[in-house]
Amino acid sequence: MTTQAQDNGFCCADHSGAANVAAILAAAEARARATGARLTPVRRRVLEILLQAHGALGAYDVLEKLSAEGFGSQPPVAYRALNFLVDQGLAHRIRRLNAFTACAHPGQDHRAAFLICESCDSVTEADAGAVSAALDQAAKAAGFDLARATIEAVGQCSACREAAR
Amino acid sequence: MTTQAQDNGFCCADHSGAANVAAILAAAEARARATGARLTPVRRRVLEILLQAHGALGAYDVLEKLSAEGFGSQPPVAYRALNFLVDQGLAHRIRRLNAFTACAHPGQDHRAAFLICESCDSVTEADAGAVSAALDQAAKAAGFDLARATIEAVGQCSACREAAR
DNA sequence: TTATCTAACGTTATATCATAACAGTCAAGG
DNA sequence: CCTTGACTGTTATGATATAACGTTAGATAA
Repeated sequence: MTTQAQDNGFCCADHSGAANVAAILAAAEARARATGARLTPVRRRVLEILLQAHGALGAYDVLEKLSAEGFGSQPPVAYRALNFLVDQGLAHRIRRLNAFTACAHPGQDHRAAFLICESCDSVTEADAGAVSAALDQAAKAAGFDLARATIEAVGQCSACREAAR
Repeated sequence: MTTQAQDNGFCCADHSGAANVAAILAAAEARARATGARLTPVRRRVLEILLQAHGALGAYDVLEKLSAEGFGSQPPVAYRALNFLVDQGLAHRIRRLNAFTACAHPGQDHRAAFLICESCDSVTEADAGAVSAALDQAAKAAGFDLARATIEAVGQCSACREAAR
């Protein structure tokens, strides 16, 4: 199984368009320098791959591309770069899909929720402000000290719903 | 790795105590009969195993127990029973842990959030009413037709926080 | 400059999680 | 009785993820 959505010229959900890629990469590099993190060639390329992808990519999807470009060909190469990006807040892991996606709002300290379309496999990062607040509240009520959360919704995006009518 | 929390006589979080197991099983059976679903021996036993476990169990943890008791010894045996229970609303899948847990409130049409303790591996099912409402709202704002959602929080439960002080 | 140190890379090997496909079993209904 | 369909169990394989270790390359100190 590949997790990559079809690049058929039609794009369901709003995502980081190619036009933004360069800007986000530059911002990522600036941010990395500032924090002492090293955005190495593999890591940079993985971020680029995620930014250019429609939908989320599995680690092995990423690995395949890396391998074809002369980077290492074994799973740890992809997983290490992906985990680095997640740690840096430059990417998110979508557990429901066993996949990764570039962060749409890097640099901002935000909690995200993901809207996963079952029709076109697109993954949209939604603002989870209110959801997060409610979850904080629920955790507090249970006496639970919340560190971080995964919020993933599955359904159909607006474009696909329109198309289905 | 095993996903089962230690059964050390100390239990961090409130969970389905042994006293409730019989009652929940009976309710599950009644419900199954009502809907035409068949709570067969394997399925019933898997539910029982989940109910008695502290924390969530991986499919292979469950399989090991089944196998030791004379049921089938191959992965599909566990996965089929677990998926049945999830479909029936008798169990939940915790994606973050690649594990399953018995539903604390079977029969009620509820949306659940899970509070996962990193110290003791306990998994508590919290009421996700408000969280769910906020998520519905966020989805609506994005024009997304929400079918179902995964809400999983990671942190430290109250008992472990107390113990750590 | 050169020696040294460390983070990152790439590899081999293996662990862990999950499902496809098919054969045998058994209870319910014709 | 016989068919039917749901369930169980099996073999086999696929998909996801990490441990461990040697090598490389960039930074730092001498």
